[in-house]
Amino acid sequence: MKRQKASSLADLSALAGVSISTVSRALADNPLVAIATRDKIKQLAREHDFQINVAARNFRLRRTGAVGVILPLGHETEQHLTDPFFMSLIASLADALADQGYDLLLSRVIPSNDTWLKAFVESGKVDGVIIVGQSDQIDVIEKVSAQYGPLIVWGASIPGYSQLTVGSDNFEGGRLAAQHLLSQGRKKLTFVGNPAVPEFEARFAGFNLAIAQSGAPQGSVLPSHVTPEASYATVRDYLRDEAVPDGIVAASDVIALSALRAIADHGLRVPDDVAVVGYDDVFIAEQTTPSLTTIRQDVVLGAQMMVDLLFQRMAGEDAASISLQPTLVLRASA
Amino acid sequence: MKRQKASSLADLSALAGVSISTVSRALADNPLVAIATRDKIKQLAREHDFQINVAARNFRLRRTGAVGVILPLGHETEQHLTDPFFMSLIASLADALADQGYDLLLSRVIPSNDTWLKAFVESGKVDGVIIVGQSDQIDVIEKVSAQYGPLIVWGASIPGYSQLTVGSDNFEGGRLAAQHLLSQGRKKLTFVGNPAVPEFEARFAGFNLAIAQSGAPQGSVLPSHVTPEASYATVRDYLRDEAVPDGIVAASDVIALSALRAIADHGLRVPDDVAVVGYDDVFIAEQTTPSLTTIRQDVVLGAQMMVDLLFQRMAGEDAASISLQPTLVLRASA
DNA sequence: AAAAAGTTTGCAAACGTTTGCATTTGCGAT
DNA sequence: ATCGCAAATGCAAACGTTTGCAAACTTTTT
Repeated sequence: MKRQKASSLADLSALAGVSISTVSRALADNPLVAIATRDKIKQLAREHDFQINVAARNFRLRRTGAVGVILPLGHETEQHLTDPFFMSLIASLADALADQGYDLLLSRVIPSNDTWLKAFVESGKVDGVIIVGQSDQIDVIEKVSAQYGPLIVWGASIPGYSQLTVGSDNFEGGRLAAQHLLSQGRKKLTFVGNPAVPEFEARFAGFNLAIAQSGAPQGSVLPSHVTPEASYATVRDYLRDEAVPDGIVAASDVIALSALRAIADHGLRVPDDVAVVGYDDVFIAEQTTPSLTTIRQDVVLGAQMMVDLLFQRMAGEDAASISLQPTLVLRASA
Repeated sequence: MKRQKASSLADLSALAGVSISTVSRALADNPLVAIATRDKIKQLAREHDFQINVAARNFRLRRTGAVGVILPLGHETEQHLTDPFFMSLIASLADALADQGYDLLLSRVIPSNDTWLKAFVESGKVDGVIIVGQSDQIDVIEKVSAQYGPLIVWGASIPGYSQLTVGSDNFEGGRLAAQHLLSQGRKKLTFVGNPAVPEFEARFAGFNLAIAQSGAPQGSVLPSHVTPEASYATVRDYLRDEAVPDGIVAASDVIALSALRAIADHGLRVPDDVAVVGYDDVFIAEQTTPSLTTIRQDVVLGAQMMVDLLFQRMAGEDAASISLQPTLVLRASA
């Protein structure tokens, strides 16, 4: 008896002496075909280790079985994809999608014009899109989002924008961070990060509110890129040229890490002279010296929520943006 | 005049008053169709912003337009994908593949049996596979590699194995690291990392050779997981229970980072009491306190090589494994 | 014993391309 | 005018599935 590999339903149907339709239905466990026939065909499929042609099936079913995950590198051409926070978010997305039997198509985009997203969703390569970080592309996203349902964004939910987002409550996170510093008697706070990034803007707003409520003097903002090198240089120069704050809220852990180093290099001690609070709680946060007090975002939960929302949208259902509660993780830096 | 979206060649052919074949050829700039017709059709395609159905095309051409990138999480179920080294490798792979017009299908695998790779390559979802890190799956990879050409592995090239690999010369890297420590007068070296991982095994062998050549006492090995938490605990316990070495070669920067912290927590100074050399040169290596002397692997070049090799194999050509020269990056920790 | 109802199977179309081959068209040479 | 040849276009098959509908077979009901 032959044990050749069967590479199509037609092969199998010949072997089984039934029609292609019957084979197709049998493998799908369709009750329309007699249970005996089903078993026989499935057995045959195993013996000839048949693997269905996924491309053909997806083509016929007008789906792709893949979800596109896009990282727009608007503000930062270089480093974004290596930001540990986004990386672990992607890792969790990969898992959550795999659970649903979907593939993850990874795409790094350096936006050069306004059509990159439109082109991507219309390319027909994916059944849905997850955008990781709004970067400076929030308007482009908004426009496409208006006509393309299965599109979920990790980032900030902003009044006036209808794009479906999942993200931590950035305002609350910023508030928590500043409040913690203030509660320790810090008076002169600086927020380090570029407020042009929607998520950072919200964190900064929360930061400001906490200060206003406490009656402390107004905080200052130090715009900074998110790369380690750039943010290090920014903080270094700031410490050299400006009045030194006694508390820093960094827009991300990577920035906080650079701040720690810049402060140390400037001859000051953390947290004695300057306290630092980060944002994200990436895996290195507890590895720094001193270890980093930070605002934690739950990536696993976040990824799960995004995937859930995406599948709702893919099924044509409606869905609403989700805001996750960030939490303060106390370590040594503040 | 209508400006409806044309969603198939048939739509366009109706608009242009020519056959589908002609449209197909025109869009492919096939010289078989008159230049005037070509221009007219392309103009029409633009006006009705036609996007070809990639799934249909790929199906017809019996390709997928995607390359699978797999991270086998054999030794480490948890953390692997967030190792910054692998992350930046993936980022570079995404870029290199995009340059070739290919998509990157990301897949995290926790090997439960021996068939995961076979199933993946036979699923027909990708035109080629890149495996990032051999983990403990080198034999599984070897077996599939024997019958499936377009398969490239980031990892160690090991005698007796024919799988096509790209990687830094791990032996040389390990040698460089140990040699550097010895040249600074260090006498008692420890290698931290699990030698069961093929790449680490080679690094350890190089480490041993350097010691043997210098006539120093034999080095010791401290097997460790690659996650920050696990490696921190391993080094901490080691320092407490064993004679403290004056030089450490870590199998990866993440391990080195943990070692730095464990050493500091143990009340010793780096590099005065213990010098530490890492491996990878990930982005945090220059952010640690003290900054990390490490063995650099060029991820951008590595990714490019892997993609080049993969496309050679996909074209049916032969190709040989590539070994990249690692370099010593001098910073403060050794 | 025939009709009705239910169960199982098969036929054929469709999804949107690409491409070998046949057909038509245009044009210069006879 | 006719033929021949090259250039341009069209026809139709094929890729491997899924699925509506019709057909065949089986069982139950009258």
